[in-house]
Amino acid sequence: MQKRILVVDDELDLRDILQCNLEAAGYAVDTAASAEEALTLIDRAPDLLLLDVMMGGMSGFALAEKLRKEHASAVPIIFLTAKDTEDDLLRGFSVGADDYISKPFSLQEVLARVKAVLRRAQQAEAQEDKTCSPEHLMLDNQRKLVRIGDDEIPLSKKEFGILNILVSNPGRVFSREEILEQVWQGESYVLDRTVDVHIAHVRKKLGEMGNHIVNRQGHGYCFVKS
Amino acid sequence: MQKRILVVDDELDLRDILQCNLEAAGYAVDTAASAEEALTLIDRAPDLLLLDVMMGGMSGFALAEKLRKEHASAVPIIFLTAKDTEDDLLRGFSVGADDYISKPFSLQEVLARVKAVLRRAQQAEAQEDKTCSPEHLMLDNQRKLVRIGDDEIPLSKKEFGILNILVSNPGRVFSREEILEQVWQGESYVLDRTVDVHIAHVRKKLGEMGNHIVNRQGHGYCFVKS
DNA sequence: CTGCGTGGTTAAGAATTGGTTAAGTTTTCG
DNA sequence: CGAAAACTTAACCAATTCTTAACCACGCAG
Repeated sequence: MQKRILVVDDELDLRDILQCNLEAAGYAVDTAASAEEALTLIDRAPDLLLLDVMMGGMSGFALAEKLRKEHASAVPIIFLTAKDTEDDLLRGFSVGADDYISKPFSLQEVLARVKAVLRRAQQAEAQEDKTCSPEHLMLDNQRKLVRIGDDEIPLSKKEFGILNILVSNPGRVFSREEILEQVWQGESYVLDRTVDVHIAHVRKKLGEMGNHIVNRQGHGYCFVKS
Repeated sequence: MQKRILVVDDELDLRDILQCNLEAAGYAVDTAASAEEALTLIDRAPDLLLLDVMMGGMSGFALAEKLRKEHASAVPIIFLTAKDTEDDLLRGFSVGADDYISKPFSLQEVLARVKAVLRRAQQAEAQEDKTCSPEHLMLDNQRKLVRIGDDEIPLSKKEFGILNILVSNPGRVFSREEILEQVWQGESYVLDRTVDVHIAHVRKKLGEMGNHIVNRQGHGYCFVKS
């Protein structure tokens, strides 16, 4: 599955360079010029943050702390910084950094560290059962199936992708466009009604639990716990 | 749960310093003066390796490769090294390093990085049940063969590698990409369909037991116990 | 009531995926 | 060196999954 990386830096050049190279390496990349802008992009559920420490407005450290505390997010973070004194490094790790790269850095090094952190994060994510929801509905990322009580229900790739983003953000409404973007990820153009068909399949497979996938007319689909 | 760290370095002073400080930080620490000695301590199932690159005898890189390939071990590794050229750094990550610290380093930094890597790896360590399976299917790492009851079935290198990761994580679905990454380990580019052919070979060699290797269309292969 | 937008459902054709065999290449080993 | 084993690729076919289009049902405004 393609990984999404959010690059936060106030230097345009650096953002562009990182974006180009990361995209060339097969990642989906969002960029933000400030911590504040980054916060508006957190909804896109990045799998990794590349975060500059020194920025106008909120610093990278402050953003990281905010995410960890207020958003209860465990998204892996790699700090990029010119400050390489030991104190800074320690502060970075203390807010839960996963790595810390000092400028100037080589792109190769960034790619290597990104890959290492994502690999580790994926294993961690895979292990924790992504349970959310009413009555023991668990999405098992390792086995690519849904458990409802004792039943194990295998899902196809698209079905799993759709249910995954819905169940991972219960209550949030996803438009068909958002679902296509996240699950189809740049595959050739597909009609948004296709999502409906897959939703129908998932609902049928989930049985009674299928009722928890709700359509909000004109907005999209969401998973409700109630 | 207390974590166990294996420190491998040929300098006695450094070993002692690291051991003291890591133990003071609450870790259990084993030390080895060479890669060869480290191999004899792998049985103690360390949660993390702190591994010097430049050592007499087998190098740290070589040890890491050996562990990944021959022991199919996913233990996190942090390299310690005076060599901080980019090539070395990339080679470190290519053998699956989780971090890379250049000498001279501060103890604080080491502790911080150790903590970060262990945090990521923590959940992943949980379910490492080796060689499980129905009816005495046992993988013999030493002889590169699989035992089913009294039968001993020799396997080729790739066949063994594939069966190893599948059987070591029963129920978990591995994509072809994951299998290539783990078994082929950075060898030149190979089509993922190659995995299919090896899967077919393994299934045939396993006979009835071959049915336990299951494909989940669109996801990958997994070993099922039932 | 009619027209319009939205969403559920179904079925069929298209596209993708996986099992298998075979042939060519590389490696291993006597 | 030469044979055997291991590995990789390609091709064919079957099965599953995906996509599209069509048909309905529902709610709502005119």
